[in-house]
Amino acid sequence: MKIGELAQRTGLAASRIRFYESIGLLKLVERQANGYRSYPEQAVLVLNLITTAQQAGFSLDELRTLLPQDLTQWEHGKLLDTLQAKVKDIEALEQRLAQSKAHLLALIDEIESKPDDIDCATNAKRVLSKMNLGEPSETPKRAKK
Amino acid sequence: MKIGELAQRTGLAASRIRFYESIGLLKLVERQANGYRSYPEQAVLVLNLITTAQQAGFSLDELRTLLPQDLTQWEHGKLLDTLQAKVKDIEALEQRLAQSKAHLLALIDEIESKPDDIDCATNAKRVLSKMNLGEPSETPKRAKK
DNA sequence: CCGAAGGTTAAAGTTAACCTTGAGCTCACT
DNA sequence: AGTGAGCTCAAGGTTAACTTTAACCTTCGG
Repeated sequence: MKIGELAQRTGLAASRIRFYESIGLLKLVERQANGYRSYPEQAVLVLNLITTAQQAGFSLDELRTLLPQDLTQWEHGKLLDTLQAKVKDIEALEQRLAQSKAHLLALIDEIESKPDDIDCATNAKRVLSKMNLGEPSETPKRAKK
Repeated sequence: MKIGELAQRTGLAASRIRFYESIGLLKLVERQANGYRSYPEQAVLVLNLITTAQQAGFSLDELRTLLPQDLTQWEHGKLLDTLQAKVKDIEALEQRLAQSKAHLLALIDEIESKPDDIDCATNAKRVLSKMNLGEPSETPKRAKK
């Protein structure tokens, strides 16, 4: 199939597909006599796999080393390790999110509990002073798009 | 206090603090006679608030509109709305993470269940075909660093 | 045969959130 | 007075993941 169809079937822009090829991420492509790219069915799966993995927090760089040349050549060990590491990453992120959420909820509560009977300035100071009970914990690596 | 001390006390690089000022995010700053920046105590709180909020998924742009001129001038309504919206965002993110995680775990399971007794190529195809049961759901907005 | 739709390329632009660099003050100390 | 740490500014660099642009082919329908 040509790039337009692949783009349609994956929901990706053609430019994005070409970009993936250019960085060596999508190698499942041949050329027709006229220079047009020609993709096998598998390409749909692979692209979907890529976007899915991306959503799971994989960078394209990671994916390139994970999905090497031919995907019939996956190395179980390395792949599994990486997947498991990524699960750990997600769990860490979940932790942080839960924390952030708790933080926000506490903040909301704090603000709501003293609506307007006290003046704003005082209230703002009070709220601020209640913040940051937890350390500003270092910035994590990265996340989604 | 001068920028160096503030940097130390917040754990941020001085360049970052100047950057925040340059984009209008940190306005709590004056100048000494010699041109040096001079920060009040509050600045520590605000910066911590910023990094915390960032971790909760706020972009600097959002924060700029949230923490306007003087922080003793917060508008309760708008602020609360935004905070609550952000909690919703976090919950959505949590959802997505949980999904991603489930996805990965399923994948791991799928791969582990047929380790080496079948050849890699066949196994790869089988695994791929099991992927993407859920749509590649549109890419979300953004997340952390 | 013509025009529109879709393909090709290389190169440059985009966005967020910073960091780095360089050139030049200022301060505290000895 | 000299030295080194710390401050200032403007401007340019970085990274990831794309998109946009421009200039030019190819294919298809009428």
